[in-house]
Amino acid sequence: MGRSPCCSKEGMNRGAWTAMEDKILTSYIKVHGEGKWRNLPKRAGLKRCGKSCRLRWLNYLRPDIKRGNITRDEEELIVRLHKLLGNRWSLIAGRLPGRTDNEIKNYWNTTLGKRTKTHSSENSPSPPSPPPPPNEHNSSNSVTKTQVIRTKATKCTKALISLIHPPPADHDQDYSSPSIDPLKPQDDHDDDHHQNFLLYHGSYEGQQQEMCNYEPANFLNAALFNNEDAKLDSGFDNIMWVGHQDHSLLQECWTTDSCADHSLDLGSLTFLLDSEEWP
DNA sequence: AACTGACCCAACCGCAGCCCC
DNA sequence: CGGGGCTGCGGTTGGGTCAGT
Repeated sequence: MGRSPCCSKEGMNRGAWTAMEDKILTSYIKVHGEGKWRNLPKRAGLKRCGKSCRLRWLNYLRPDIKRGNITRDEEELIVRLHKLLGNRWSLIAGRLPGRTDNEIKNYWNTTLGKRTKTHSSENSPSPPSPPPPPNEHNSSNSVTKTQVIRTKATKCTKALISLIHPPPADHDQDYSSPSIDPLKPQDDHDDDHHQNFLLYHGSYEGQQQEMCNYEPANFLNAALFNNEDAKLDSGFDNIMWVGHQDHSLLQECWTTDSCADHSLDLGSLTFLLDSEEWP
């Protein structure tokens, strides 16, 4: 029944790694590189499951692992990223050079989680409500409910023709380039509505454009959507961000389970962490 | 000194997504 | 297109350590 185990457990070492095993694994990876974890133990002569080797390397043996206590800055960043991303430890770890997802997860579970819990119970009489299920991200709620964002990038599925912003004069301009400020509102006259952003997937030369409605959290979520990948996936020429001030034209267009969130660069989005919009 | 409970963290487990055949 | 294998991720566990009694 069920899945076969990743490797035979018979004759395998388990539990804590010995110094000798560490040495063997390290020198093997130095010569052959990472990957092919399944075959690695056999090739390296280790009586360990491939998964175990991978974990040991990633969480402990890698040369770029930072040892020592989590600094105050790191701690602050973890808290903020956790607010933003939830328990996406690998993503959080990606923003903390030298720290592993396991380390951050442990740190959260043992230290920060408790602290946060304590603070929240001090600040509010009712216990914290669980995060909403992923699909509760509908526009009707999203404007008011800013919670942990979905980190799986999502794709617009409904298309509408929009004439909100005129096509740029230069059709060859690359709107995915950093020279375009994604946060700069296109019309600065209506400050009341600048908390929302539009994502266009589309070609200015084409008839079809797609839009998504973003509150800041959703905006960041959308930013996880790697431009190059999105271009490939969607077949559209350009993906750009614009400010938007006409809610009536916004159309709910989120779906789930599409696109990838790799190549994430949260660094360019750190301004959001300081935004008053975050809960 | 011995015991006990709390805490920490490395390691394990199961699941899901991706990729290849 | 479907199935199987591989990899990565997040939740959980268990053993070691430390502080309190």
